Amino acid sequence: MEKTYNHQKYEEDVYKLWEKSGAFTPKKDPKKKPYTIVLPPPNASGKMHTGNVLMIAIEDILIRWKRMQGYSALWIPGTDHAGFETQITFERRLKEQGKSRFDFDRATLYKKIWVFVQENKHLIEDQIRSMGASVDWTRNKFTLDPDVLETVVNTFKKMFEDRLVYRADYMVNYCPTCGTTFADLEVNHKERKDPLYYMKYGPFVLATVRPETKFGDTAVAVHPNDKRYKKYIGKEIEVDGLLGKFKLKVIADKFVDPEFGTGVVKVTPAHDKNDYEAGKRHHLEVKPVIGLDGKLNQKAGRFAGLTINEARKKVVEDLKKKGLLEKIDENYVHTVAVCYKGGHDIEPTILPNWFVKVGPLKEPAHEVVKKGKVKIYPKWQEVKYHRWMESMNDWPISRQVVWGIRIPAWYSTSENLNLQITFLNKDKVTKSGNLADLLKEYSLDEIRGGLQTLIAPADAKFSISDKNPGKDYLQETDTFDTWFSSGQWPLVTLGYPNSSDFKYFYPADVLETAWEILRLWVSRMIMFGLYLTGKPPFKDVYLHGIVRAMDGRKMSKSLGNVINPEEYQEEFGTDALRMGLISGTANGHDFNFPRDKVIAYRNFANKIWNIARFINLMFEKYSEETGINVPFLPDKKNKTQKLLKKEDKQILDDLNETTKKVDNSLEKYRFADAAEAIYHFMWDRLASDYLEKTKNREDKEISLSVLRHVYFNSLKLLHPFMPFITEVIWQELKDLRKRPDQLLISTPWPVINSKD
RNA sequence: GAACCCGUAGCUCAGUGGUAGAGCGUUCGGUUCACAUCCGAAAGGCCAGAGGUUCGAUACCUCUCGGGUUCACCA
Repeated sequence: MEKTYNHQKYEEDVYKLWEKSGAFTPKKDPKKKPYTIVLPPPNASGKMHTGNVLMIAIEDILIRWKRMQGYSALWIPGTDHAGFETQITFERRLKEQGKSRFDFDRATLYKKIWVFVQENKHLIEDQIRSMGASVDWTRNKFTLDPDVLETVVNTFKKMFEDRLVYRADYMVNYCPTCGTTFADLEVNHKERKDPLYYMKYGPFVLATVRPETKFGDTAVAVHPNDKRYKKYIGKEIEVDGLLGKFKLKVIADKFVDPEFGTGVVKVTPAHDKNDYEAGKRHHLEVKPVIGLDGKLNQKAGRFAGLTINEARKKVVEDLKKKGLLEKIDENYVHTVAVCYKGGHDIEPTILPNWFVKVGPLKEPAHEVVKKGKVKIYPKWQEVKYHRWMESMNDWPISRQVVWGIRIPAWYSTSENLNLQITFLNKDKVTKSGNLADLLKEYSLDEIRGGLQTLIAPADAKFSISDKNPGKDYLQETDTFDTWFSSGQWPLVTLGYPNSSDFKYFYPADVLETAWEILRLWVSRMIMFGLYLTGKPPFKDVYLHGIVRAMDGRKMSKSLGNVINPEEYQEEFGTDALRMGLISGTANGHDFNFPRDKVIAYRNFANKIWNIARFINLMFEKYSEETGINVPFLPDKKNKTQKLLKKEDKQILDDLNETTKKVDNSLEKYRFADAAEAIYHFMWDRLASDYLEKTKNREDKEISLSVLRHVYFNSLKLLHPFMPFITEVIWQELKDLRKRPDQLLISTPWPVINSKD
């Protein structure tokens, strides 16, 4: 054995050894208990980030521990198509080539992204391997595999039949730059200084930051108790506008804050959430003036075709010219909604959308956690779940993204001549308009072939089917929110509904993930699991904290503080990186990347390596000198037990205590406690204390048998945490073992001796 | 605006109703035949501040200050 442990020399080979041995693939043995974890699928075209490393370390610890304890331990790997994120990445590529997604029909674009993802998928899978993850690759899944699509489509069909899916006009968070809608959860709020314009509006002056939406105003609102304006309530006023005079109703509504601005608000139901709600209360006309391209439409007269920002400038200019602008407050600070991906301004927009009716689904999902049928660790995270379940609204599931699972709804073109279509014609020129008009010039086949997007009115007729129901149909171009499909991940990975895997391994034992996606993902999985199988998809939920950068802030590209885990893997070894990260999980809070601990555990790896060298040396020396084999413990026949000295009994006791401590800590998902226990036992008790004492022992036969016994059992305890080096040593010392052919990964876990 | 979390050795963090621990760092001393990725020793903390509960609080409660995160939002 070399003087220091060189991780780079061994890691890859050891992983192959494990995989080849079949240890990752459990047998469905009815005599054994199953233990199941489903890997939260990382982005198929992405790279491993520090959070992924922590996730894999934790899950690998659990699975190796249970496997050694004799369970049929199954850990299923997989990758996610990550709809929106991947499409954005791909579009960036297109941009480098001077192209954009609008240059392709959706089928072609989908194929291109497919190829792109397939080319990259092995990268993340290789990284999962390099982490030592003992996942069962024979069951590897991708969220766009045919069987996944089948299940997701069937679920949607069932939900539709159960009246849990509906279509409706809805005010969505639309990002004109990204060209898609975002769920409320995906919208960020940013504080910003914007000019507040005070403009003359008939008899009123009112304040707004968005003068460009005035063409969509369909009322003016004041507070019902505002004495200043009481006489106008219910009346019509005449307004001198940029496009001529027009009339508006004055409504009274409590949403108006009389203290703000002048206490008068223009109401634009098509482009503001509050106004939309107010519009519903007062039956106001909804008049959209901004299109999906982020430009003003024909209703804005001569301002049509301008982007929002251009229009704002121009409108303000013209208001000034006409003397309709009273003043501008340049120091107005407010919060604006921006999309979480690119930070672009969100434009609240009315769109027909597919919805999941959440009421009947969330009640049982709330119950199982309340009743403890699903336990959340650490306990204090549970509050977040309950609060979310109480406030969860119906779930908009349509995304205007090509890269995803297309909603299996079909529109008959003969019955829906008012479909709004955008497509590329034979000459690759973009054409859009309503179907009736387009059909005058183009065949349906040409439209279908070049189809980009289709917007069906909320009352359009459709049928739900996994196949094209007839010749004259067009399929919905919206795709599912990725959480709709990944919400069924525990089901699809386990072969729901009829496979033998499903019968044996479902429900999973633990769902382990970052607390960040408790709402987005965990809650949905519980809902789907209960809805489709009547059982929650897992028993325990363990939520780990976010790994922050060394400066204590969240890692982000823009801050330039992102840590690339691969560098640490290379420099200090995967085992050290895993252990270092685990040390940060003690109480489940977020923590800063523990660089010092990674180094400390690299040193620890070297420590246990050198204990092995020492043992090796002592055994060689002993057999050379005496020609006798050191007896194995426990050894009742040979009376070794009776010859044990006090210090021998002490270290055996300590081993027993450490085993207990590791087991108990892991039962409670206290990974850092377990790691620390084994660390201090091996370094302080075994190496610094007991090993030193053996040097002076006369009865080498006894002390060496104890030393070997304790060390080998320590390796077992440590194996789930630091799988590579422990397995390497296990193989290096194979001649000192009873069963030299055995791999550590498949060795039984140390038994706790409870007699003492 | 609301909720939650945090404030413990120089740094990063554990922790407990009975007057504190780890890793790293620092200082001093070590080429003992497993390991300098090591060994031995040492220094270093009125556990943010104030009040309360208690025989006793760093730990429980209240408030203040400081930091973080999430959620919600008014033109």
